[in-house]
Amino acid sequence: MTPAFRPTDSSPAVTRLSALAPLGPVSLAALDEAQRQRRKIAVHREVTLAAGSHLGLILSGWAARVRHWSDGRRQIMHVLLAGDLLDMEQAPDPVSTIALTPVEICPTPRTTSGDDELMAAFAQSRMLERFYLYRHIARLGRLNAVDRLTDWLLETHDRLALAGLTNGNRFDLPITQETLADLLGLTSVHVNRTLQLLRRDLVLEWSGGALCLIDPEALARHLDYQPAHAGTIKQASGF
Amino acid sequence: MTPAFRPTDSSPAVTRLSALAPLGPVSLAALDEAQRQRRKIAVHREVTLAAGSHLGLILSGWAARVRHWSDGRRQIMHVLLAGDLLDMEQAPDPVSTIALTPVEICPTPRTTSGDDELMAAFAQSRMLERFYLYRHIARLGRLNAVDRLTDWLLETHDRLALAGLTNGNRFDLPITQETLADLLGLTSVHVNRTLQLLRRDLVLEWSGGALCLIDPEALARHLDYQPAHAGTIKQASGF
DNA sequence: CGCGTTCTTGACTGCTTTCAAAGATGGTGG
DNA sequence: CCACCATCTTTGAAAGCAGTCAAGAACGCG
Repeated sequence: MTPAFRPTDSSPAVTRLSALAPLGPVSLAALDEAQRQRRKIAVHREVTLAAGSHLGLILSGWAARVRHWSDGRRQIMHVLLAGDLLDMEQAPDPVSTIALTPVEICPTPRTTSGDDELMAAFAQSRMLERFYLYRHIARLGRLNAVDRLTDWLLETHDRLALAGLTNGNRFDLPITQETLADLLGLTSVHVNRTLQLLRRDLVLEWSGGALCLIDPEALARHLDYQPAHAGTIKQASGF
Repeated sequence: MTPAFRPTDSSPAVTRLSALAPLGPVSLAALDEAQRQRRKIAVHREVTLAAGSHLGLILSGWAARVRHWSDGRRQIMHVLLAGDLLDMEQAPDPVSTIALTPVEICPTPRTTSGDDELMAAFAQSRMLERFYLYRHIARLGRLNAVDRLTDWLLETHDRLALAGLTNGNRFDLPITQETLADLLGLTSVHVNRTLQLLRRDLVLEWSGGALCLIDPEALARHLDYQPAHAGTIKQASGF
């Protein structure tokens, strides 16, 4: 009731987490407190958490989990957007988290252990991430360049919508074609040619960093694409 | 101390979970009890849990999480082996869990909520699954057919080893080339040709359902492959 | 022994990559 | 305000990896 947690209502991260699980004043205040410890990370820099901390929250910007090979090949396995959880587990593979744009992160609220609402939102976030990983595997395994690109754009539109970062069919896509290539398992040359096809066929417009999907419903039909609305994914035991 | 939970020491599922987190008598007894409710699922049938139950444990056999398209294309996103956790969340995509061989499953122990050891093992199992999903994305995105196949075989060997189901560099691979194709985002024809290359170059032998990797270390070096030993993946907060 | 499934093979097509170089774009300093 | 430079985008031609189609061989199970 104090205005303390009102201002952050407009935070994309809070918007997303609220959509995943209804958050009461206590949770919102905890998030508000956590956001005060926000830290900025410059483009191309690695996203890390304070030593000992294993869980972070993306507040703004785009980051990516990237696998790289010794010969210079790269594959982006997952993109992190505002409101996404950042799990910094240690793995044997050469995987790192890189800022694709300037990124703001904060540690997750300390009160988490006692806060069922936030726990629920985080559990939901983890389920969604696994769902996105599954979908990305299907995308890379069986779709051609045109479908891969449009399918990913639909998904990204939906994810940004969860955080309130879309404007109808339009959203900011602040990444290069090269990054898109690393994401979709293609070369930047072929991403470029694919984009030209899609622009020519009036599937999308992309200029000045803003992308517009002209007819998302038709695309979704063609791709068998099902949006993952908030609450679409359910599980009983949340641990 | 009673022999009640001794016999299951030889169960692949228990072997795997014990490798993920040390399990005491209470956890082992709980697993033993759960295994008594084992259920068999025939090949090609969908793997389901009792209504209301959302968590299961694979006891034996091979299962797969499969995405299929309306035109008949299929992509296997993840393979489930003995000791793997089966999360039956509901998702919007047409994803199902199919038995690649006869499969035995059981519900997870009821005592889970109070059993820190089992919780730790399950949390570890979830981390590993995410790690495998990441790696599969990298595989599909950037590796050619030969490397995709060998990389996946190395990983599968390591996973089976966790459950005690390997014999040196040899293990049972009870799936068809068609399934391998659905898994690796290839066609069965090309999987066949790739296997012939690998056999010709003395990379592997595969007959009678048993596969043998001739020089796994050389393969791993060539692929930048890092095995995920038990305990390789760490995270502090396990929720 | 017979039949269905799985494996194998050949020829041809096609999507994507590779290599190389020429434009466009945007930010910076003079 | 413009020149300049780094980055990003666009283009063309040629090569390669994987897909498609079709048919025959081998295998395994009842």
